[in-house]
Parts: sequence; C-alpha cells; structure tokens
Amino acid sequence: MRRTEQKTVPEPGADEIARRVERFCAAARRSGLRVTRQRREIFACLASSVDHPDAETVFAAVRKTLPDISLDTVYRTLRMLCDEALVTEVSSRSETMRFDPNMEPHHHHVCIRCGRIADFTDARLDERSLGQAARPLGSVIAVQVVAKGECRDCAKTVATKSGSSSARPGLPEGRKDRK
Amino acid sequence: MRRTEQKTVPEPGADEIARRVERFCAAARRSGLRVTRQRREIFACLASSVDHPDAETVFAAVRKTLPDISLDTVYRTLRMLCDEALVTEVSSRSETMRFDPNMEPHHHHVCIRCGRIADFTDARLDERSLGQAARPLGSVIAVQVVAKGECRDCAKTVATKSGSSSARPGLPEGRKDRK
DNA sequence: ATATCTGCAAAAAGTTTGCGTTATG
DNA sequence: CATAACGCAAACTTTTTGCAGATAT
Repeated sequence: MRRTEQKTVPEPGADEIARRVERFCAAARRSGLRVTRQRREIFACLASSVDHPDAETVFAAVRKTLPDISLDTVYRTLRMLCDEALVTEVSSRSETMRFDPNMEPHHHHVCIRCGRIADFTDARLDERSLGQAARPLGSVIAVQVVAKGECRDCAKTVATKSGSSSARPGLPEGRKDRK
Repeated sequence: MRRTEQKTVPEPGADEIARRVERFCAAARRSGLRVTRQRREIFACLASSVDHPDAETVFAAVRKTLPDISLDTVYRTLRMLCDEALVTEVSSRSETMRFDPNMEPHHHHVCIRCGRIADFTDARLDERSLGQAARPLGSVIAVQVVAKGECRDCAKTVATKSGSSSARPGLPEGRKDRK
C-alpha cells in the first residue's frame, strides 16, 4: 500500500510540522497573542493532520497530551486560528442548512458579505475532466465549484454608502449572522 | 439595472414553478407520501426561489399563506425532500466545523460514505479561469473545487465486506453522524 | 506584575423527536 | 376510516459566553 501511495498532498513529516508550529508561534507573538501549551498542542494537532478534523476530534487528540484541556478552549483556539488566518474553516458551515431546488448539475457563487448563494453553470466546468485530479483519492461522483466573492447587490451597497451593513440582499427577513 | 441582467440561472417563471410543483406532487404520491397544503407550499416556496433559503426563511415565507404552520413541519418537509432527492442541501452543513491547516491554494475530495476530507491540487484547476463563469454574479475572490465520491479506504471496505458501515476511516475516535 | 488565557458551567442557536390531534387518500 | 402528517413542546447537539483563578510575557 505504501509503494503506490499517490502523493497528492502527502502527510506532513515531523520537520514540516515543527516548521508550521514555529511559524504559528511567531505569527501569534507578532499579533500580541500568548503562546500557551494548549494553543501549541491544538495547532500541532491540526498541522500534523491531513483529514481536516473537527473540534471534538482535536479535543480528543490533544487530551492525550493535556488531559485537563477543555472543549471550549479548543473551540476558542480554533476560532482564533481562523481569525489569524493560520487555518481555514472547511465546508463553509457558515450559518444554517440551505436548500437548493435545482437538481441540474450546477455550481455556486457564495457572497462573503451577505451569504447569498447563487447558481451558475459553465460548459467548461465539465465534471469528468475536473474530477480527474481527485481520482488518486477515490471515486468522483460529482464535482461542485464554489466561488466566493461579493455579489452584485453587496458591491452596489458598499459603493453607494461606504461601510453600511444594514442592507443584506441575500437573506430575506431579519436574520442574524453571529449574534 | 434590468437591461444588463446576466441570465446565468434566471428566476423561474410561474409556469416553471407550477411544473416543478406538479413534478413534486407526482413524485410524492408515487412514493406513497401524502400531498398536504403545507408540503405543497414549502416546496413551492423552494421551487420559486433562486437564493437557497434556509429553514427559518422558508418558515417565514410559508407562514404568510399558512399562518399556523410550525417550524418543525418545515424542517421535516425539507428533510423529506432531500431524502426523496427532490431538493439538495447546500453548504454541506452535514456535521460540524472542519478545519484545514493547509493555507496553500488547494481543493477537496469529500467522501460521501465516511465524510473524510482530503486535499488535492491540480494546475489545470486554475483559479482565475474557473472563477470567470461566476463573474456575472459578482466578484470572485477564491474558488474551491469540491469533488464528492468514495475515498479509497471506503471503497476497499465495501469491496471486502459488502455493506458494512462499521469501518469509518475518515473520522478518528468514535463519532456519531446522526444519533 | 498584569493582562491574557484557561476551565467550569450555563446559555444560545439550530435541528430533531415524542405525543396527542387533524386531515389526507 | 386508517394511517400519515401536523403542531406543540421539550430534548439534543454543537458552539458561544461570563466569570474566578492560573499563567505567559
């Protein structure tokens, strides 16, 4: 199994992990954040993984080294890492479930400002050819392209009245993003 | 504003909505499901939308016609529609937040069986050219390609012992998907 | 030394479930 | 008329927050 291991994105070696942890510590200190055992372990856990763990999984892993760590510290640290752009959040679990009545193959444009999700299609985004690149990892049934940016309405809003955050074309009715 | 409206995926007309609702009723009856006012309204709301509403938004919209409808009926109906493959769930809020320490531009292969998320890269998936197709909808800052399929481990597992669902390579530690 | 971070516990937000009643087929 | 679906309320999960005490700089 090891000999045919397709090296799409190889598991990071100990040196690579150490380098990432070091980069994290430097970045943290540069931002005036304290480097604690908990944070170092949480980041190291993430840096040494290739399977994009969730908070509970990181918690379980770090607990082996730091048995007294709490789940909320993991959450807090993960959010901090995202804010510091040292880690990204996958699967855009932005807010709530969103549903799509369009069953034809298509792709999505997600507005980073209002959360609006709009469909688009493009013949050039042929599923078979796009999927090829992921084949070493497994079968490919469907390929979805998510383009993140600012929707036209939000761009218009910002252009008109500089930094107003009142108009939110994406979501009808008064919905809140985070508190 | 209306004259330059790029028709990527146009808002469905009344006839198209009626067609979708009819298709839904037929499919529901075919599956032995009852067609209630609530279900028809919920589906119609979804079918007439282009912005991928969430449960709360559907609830608010349907409430105008059916003031006594409850939020859990909306949730139940939406899940039913997903199960019947009449609607899809966007933004894969399937489980929990997942984090990614890899800050290089890359894409994801998501296993439909175990949920494992693996990275892959491909020069052909050039961000600039891929984003072009979504330009009519707004700016494009980042493009992410999500390939859904079965990861190698799951394919192996199924091949070995037909339909076993015990081995879940994607998530370490005993995690539950939905109870 | 002190301001930040941690751990505990409780709250908040979103979604699901149990149960008695309503209404579809 | 039998049975599926509804509405209500309460449970459950995941994530966030307030506060007293520990710790990095």
